[in-house]
Parts: sequence; structure tokens; C-alpha cells
Amino acid sequence: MKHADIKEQFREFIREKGLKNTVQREAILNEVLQTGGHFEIEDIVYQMRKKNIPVSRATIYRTLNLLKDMGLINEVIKIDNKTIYELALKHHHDHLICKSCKKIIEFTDEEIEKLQDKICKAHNFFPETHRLEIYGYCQECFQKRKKT
Amino acid sequence: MKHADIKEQFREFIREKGLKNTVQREAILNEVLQTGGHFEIEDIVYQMRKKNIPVSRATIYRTLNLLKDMGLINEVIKIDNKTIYELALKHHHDHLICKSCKKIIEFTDEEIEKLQDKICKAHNFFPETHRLEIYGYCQECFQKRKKT
DNA sequence: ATGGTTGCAAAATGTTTGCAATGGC
DNA sequence: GCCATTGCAAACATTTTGCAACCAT
Repeated sequence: MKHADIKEQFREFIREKGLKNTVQREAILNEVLQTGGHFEIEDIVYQMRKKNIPVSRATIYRTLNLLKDMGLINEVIKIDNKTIYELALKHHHDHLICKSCKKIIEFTDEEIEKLQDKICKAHNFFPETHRLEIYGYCQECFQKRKKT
Repeated sequence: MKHADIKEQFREFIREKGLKNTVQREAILNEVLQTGGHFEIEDIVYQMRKKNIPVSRATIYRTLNLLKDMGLINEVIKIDNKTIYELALKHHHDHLICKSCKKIIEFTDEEIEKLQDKICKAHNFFPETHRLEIYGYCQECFQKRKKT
């Protein structure tokens, strides 16, 4: 989906809920779209400070919660008590997380969905989503570790 | 493994590291063992208060970190910025998490391990562990939801 | 004009830490 | 006696919130 469409969708969401569109919200949405991938609050704060767009941290928090409600972003994981978000534009994928450099690599896999269904049926559970995180070392960090 | 063995293992770990065994640490380990499953810090605090075992929150935090280092407990997930731990006595398993009542159901599945290897090979990643969480609704909550 | 939004500072939450007193070894 | 550990309070970090001024509709 194109950024322009997403912005329209956001305005729509705002309208439906009887909320108001503001420059701050538009600006935050812009930044979020420009991350293109994973980000945390401070990334957004930093970018906006850098560009001299005045927005308070409180408003960023409030707006990210809005974007989460509307489904545009997801919480990926909390590392060190910090929330990491991601744009929810791509189809579902999971993550490989490097324990050394904290790099997050995305992947998709068909089989997981089937596996999920099988497991849930066996436990009378009604799945909506899943999250598979594989922890280990990326190639670079693995090689560095071998030397020590 | 029996609780007595685990306690011995803990004393061993303490000794190896040149640390000291204390009544507080033993008491906290006892509580952790008695949870039998998932717990968070406040559960331990509450149980110990109830039993009139005097320990400070700080010591519980410090001891849980010790237990984590020695591999007896794992962080499962952070919900509402609270850390949820689990005893690591059982062999590896994953979790079904009910979005409504927050119940955590455990399951094991062989195929996931194979899947993990396949995925990691494809991405030049060197896995150590994984975490698969399936979010949805348990049977009771699913039925309740249908009515609304 | 009404009622949602902002920024600020304060509060709330979960967790860590500095330090003096205490207690294992 | 040495040095780790404890408890306390203070410090920290992240996130939320109360409120007055503000602004979109």
C-alpha cells in the first residue's frame, strides 16, 4: 500500500472515531512511515527533533497508541523494558534476533501457519496471531564469537 | 528433577561463583519452586509477605536475576511492562496466550525444532532458542465472546 | 462554542543501585 | 576480618495522566 493511501486511511480512522486531525499526528505518522521497519519511541523523537518538528514525547506516545489501535503498527517485543514497534504493512512474518548485536532479521514461512492450526486444534484454542522469535547469532556475530 | 536436587544445584552455583548462601536466597528459591509454573515478582513478594518471611523487594529482584543466570528460570514475556518468569525445569515448550483472560497454556511440538533449523539455514543464522507464542482465545473466552 | 488535543510537569510503574549496616565463610 | 549481601531509600527509565491553554470542526 502506498503511503498516501495509508495517510488517507488514518484520516478516515480519525474521522470515524470522532477525533481530530492535527499537524502533530500527521507529522508523527510521516515519521513512522519513513522508518520502514522496526523502531522505538526514541527513534521517532530523535528524527523529529533533528528536523525541528516540535512535538512532545507525550503526544508521540499517545499517537503511537492510536496507530496501534488502528492496526498500522504492532508491538514486536520489549527489550530492556523498551517497546519495539514495527510497521504492519507487510504480510505476516517472524523474526530472527541476534543476541549479540540485537539485529532483527525478518522471515516468512508457510509451514508455521499449518503448524499453528494443528497445535491449536489439539488444545481447543482459537488462534488469531502468533509470534515466533528465534534467538541466536547472525553470521557476523557467530564468527566473532568463535574467536573468543 | 527433585526440589532437593535443585537446591543443591543452587548452592553449588553459589559456591562456584564465590558467592554466599543466605536465608533470603534459600527462601526465595523455595517460593520460586513452589510456584510450579509461571509467576511474576509480585507473586513472590505476596507469598513471602503472607508467610511472614521478611525479604525486601530489592533482594527478590537480585535473586531472580541470579536464578536467571544459573538457568533455573526464564523470562517468558513482558506484559504491561511486567516481567513474567517461568521455572525452566521442564523440557522446552511454547505458549498459547489467551488475549482475554491472559491464561497461558503450554505445549510442546517436535516439528517446530525442525522448522527452526530449516529457517535458520536459509538465513545463515545460528539458533540457540526460540519462543513461539500463539495469541488467541481459550475455549471459555471464545464462547463468551461469541455471545457479545 | 464545543469538545478533543497539546505540552508541560507530575505521577505512576517496574526495576536498579549507592550505601551503611549486617552476616557468611 | 574480609567481602558479599541485605534493606532502605533514592535513582532510573519508560510510559501515563491531570490540567490549563489551545485549536479543529
